[in-house]
Amino acid sequence: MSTSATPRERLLDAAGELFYRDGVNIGVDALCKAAGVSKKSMYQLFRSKDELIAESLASRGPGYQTLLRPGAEDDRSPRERILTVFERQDAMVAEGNYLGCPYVSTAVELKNPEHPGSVVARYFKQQLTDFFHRELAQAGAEDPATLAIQLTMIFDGASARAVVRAQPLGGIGAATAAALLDAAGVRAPELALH
Amino acid sequence: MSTSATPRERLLDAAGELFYRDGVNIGVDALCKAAGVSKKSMYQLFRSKDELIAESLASRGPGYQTLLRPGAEDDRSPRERILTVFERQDAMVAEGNYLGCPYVSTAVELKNPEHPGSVVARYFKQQLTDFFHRELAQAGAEDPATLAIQLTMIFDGASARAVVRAQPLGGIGAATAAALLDAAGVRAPELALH
DNA sequence: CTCAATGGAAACTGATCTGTTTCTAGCACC
DNA sequence: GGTGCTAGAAACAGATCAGTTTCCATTGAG
Repeated sequence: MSTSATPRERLLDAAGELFYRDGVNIGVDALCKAAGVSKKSMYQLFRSKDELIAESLASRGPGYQTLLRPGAEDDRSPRERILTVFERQDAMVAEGNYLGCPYVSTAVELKNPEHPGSVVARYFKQQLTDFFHRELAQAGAEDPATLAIQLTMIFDGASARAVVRAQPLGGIGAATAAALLDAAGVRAPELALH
Repeated sequence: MSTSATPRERLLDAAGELFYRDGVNIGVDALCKAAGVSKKSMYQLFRSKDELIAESLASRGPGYQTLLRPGAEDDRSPRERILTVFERQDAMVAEGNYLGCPYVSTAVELKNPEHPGSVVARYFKQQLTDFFHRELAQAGAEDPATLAIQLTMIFDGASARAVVRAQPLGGIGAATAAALLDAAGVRAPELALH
């Protein structure tokens, strides 16, 4: 299992999980032990711990996004595809062990916006905003750029609430996003009207 | 200056600032040095570093809230009083050196929701929600409880955005809050209608 | 002046931090 | 059987971690 992947993959996996679970201040020793890789190998594969932080965050990006965002084969309306993100976030929180959006958490912990990990975090947060933007443009929203940012903010706000309260969200994220979409005219099909 | 206050006050001040600026992993040595207090005195005044985290967070709570929330003497409408919070947040971000809501940041860094610091964070976040709730109730909002939570989420979402982007918010928080208030019927006075 | 309390400076414990180095076991290739 | 590469184990460096303890200068009360 753990030894089938290359040392690099094992390190990225272990780092992604432990940096998220315990914070970026977890020691390199504990990390290497969890990955079954020696410190020597680690420092041959990565220049520094800071680089490992950034690379592990980047390596988990695609998987995390697939988890949240509906695929291209999901041909529901843009509105429904957007709300899916919030519903999946809600489900992740409900499962427990949710410690916030990994990108926001890492950026908060690193403090320094120029840290390579912060740069990666910024990039992937923008990816989410871009997804919202595409869907909103397709739905014909009036100001998709602003609305996409607002939806990202609601996502991160729900995430912060989950961390602080340590309780399920109860659909409040999706409800807020829906309210904002309604206000912007990206409406649910009103079945009663036709 | 620094030595006029009691050792306890100096410690709480230094801790509040350094825990926020550098994270809760900053060492007790650096903290005591900044406060001009010996470690011996620190451990006589506080049982542990964890307790100091919680107490310093609590001690800065009232001041932080006064900074954000309009006072009782501000007799504008509930809607305007609510939006003031977002405008002041925006101003804090624009000043630079904004590293996110101290309560959310601390909770994120601590990971453990039962840590005394996390308990304090939860309490003060609830205080903000309660303020929104009172204002909304006075404005006659239909579902003030839900709306107050949503506004708090927007606040924390804007905060997360400021951290990740390390750039001014440009009023996006207040705009989102206003949109949500509009949708809920807590409207701005429409001068054109009378 | 004497006495007791306060609190800072700094040594100390033992653990942990990042990063380097040495040694050696395994393994493919010739 | 050799030879050279990979990579884990582990010791090491020098700094820092939380927390305790010793020592001493200051200070206010009697």
